[in-house]
Amino acid sequence: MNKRELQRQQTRATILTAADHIYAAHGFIRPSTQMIAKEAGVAHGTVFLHFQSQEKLILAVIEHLGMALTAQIHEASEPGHSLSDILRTHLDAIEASEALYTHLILDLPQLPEEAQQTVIGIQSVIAHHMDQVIGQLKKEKKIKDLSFSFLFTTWIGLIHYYLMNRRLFAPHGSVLAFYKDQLIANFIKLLEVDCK
Amino acid sequence: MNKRELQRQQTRATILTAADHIYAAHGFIRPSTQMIAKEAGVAHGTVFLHFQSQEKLILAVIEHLGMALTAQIHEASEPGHSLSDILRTHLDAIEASEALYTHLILDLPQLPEEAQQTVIGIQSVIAHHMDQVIGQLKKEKKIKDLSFSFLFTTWIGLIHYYLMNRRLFAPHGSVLAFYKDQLIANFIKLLEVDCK
DNA sequence: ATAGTCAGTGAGTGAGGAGTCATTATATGA
DNA sequence: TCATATAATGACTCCTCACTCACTGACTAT
Repeated sequence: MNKRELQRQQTRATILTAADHIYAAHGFIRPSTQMIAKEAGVAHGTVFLHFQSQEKLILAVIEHLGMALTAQIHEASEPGHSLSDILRTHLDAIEASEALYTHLILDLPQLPEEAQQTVIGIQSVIAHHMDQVIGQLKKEKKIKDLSFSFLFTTWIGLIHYYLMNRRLFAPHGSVLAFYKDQLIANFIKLLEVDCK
Repeated sequence: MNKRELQRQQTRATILTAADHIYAAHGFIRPSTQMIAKEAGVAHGTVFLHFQSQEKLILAVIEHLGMALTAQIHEASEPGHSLSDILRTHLDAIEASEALYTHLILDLPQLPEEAQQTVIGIQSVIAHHMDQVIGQLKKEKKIKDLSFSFLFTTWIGLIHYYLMNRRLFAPHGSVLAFYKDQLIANFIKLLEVDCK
């Protein structure tokens, strides 16, 4: 490994991290490549030396987020987990990149096709794990007989709603850190068949 | 009423309608004032003759949407409505401006403070009606004992999720037209206390 | 030691967008 | 009828931004 090559890869990583921070703070659309160069402490041109275009840079950041999330979810998933465990794993993973994930969801329609594929990939992973447990609980008649896709979209919709309104729900700090337990408990209560 | 004044108001209305169409199709952020002028069939400068700035124009369009939605919800609301009636009224109102409403939700963080107030206003109206009926059903022990705010955010989250992914759920046409009945039925089933 | 290579630089370019203003065309009021 | 007022115009200005390229200087291979 060259000293030169090492330096090169280090600079690339610096830019990627800077972009990560900037996009997490301001979303993917507003920030300019100038701003990212400044944050990374490199010349404007250097950004384009490492990433062909702004679009490619954005996609690299999103790809990186996707990998981090799916890895974390897989890692924390063990057979025999309860529904509560699965939901908590999901929220823990998102919480670790809460700001960036939220902007990904919000800016998605304005981002290139590849970004949408990444989001679909992330959701497939969590959907798979949820489906396993929910299928079992349905057989045991412990939760309501509603289609999995409806239950899944209800859960994702709820989480995304909290994330999108994070400034409203938790002006300082993480919404999920604040509401995680409550969200999981309430959602499970909603699914349960309860005869008093 | 002057002929001149009439013409003036007509031009203003033309621009507002054009902006409505353009924003519904492309969101509030991307389209240029040039594009709206072209759609309205007026000169670029004319837009600024009627609206001080792009921001004021956007706010006027959003204000107009807010009025339309709240008016429609109030109009269709009668005392003695069932939960299903309330939810349907809500979805009917949104469906009438589905594309514009969806972009309002998506672009909200990038829009001025006033826009957020408008959205809060709309949601207050529907929340008020829902709260009436749900409070009653809770007393009758017909639905689960969960906080109203949780049930409300679950409902809004679900609807917004479908709207935000409308291209996925219903590539051509309205998501709500397609899924309205199913969404209402499933959501009510979720709330119900069902003892078999 | 030295020629060659290449990561990094930053002023420069062209595209596009918001908002302005001198000018034009038309309606109004005396 | 004619002077005045004003709705409308669109070329123009100023600005920001993504991306380029001639150049620099540190590193490498001989």
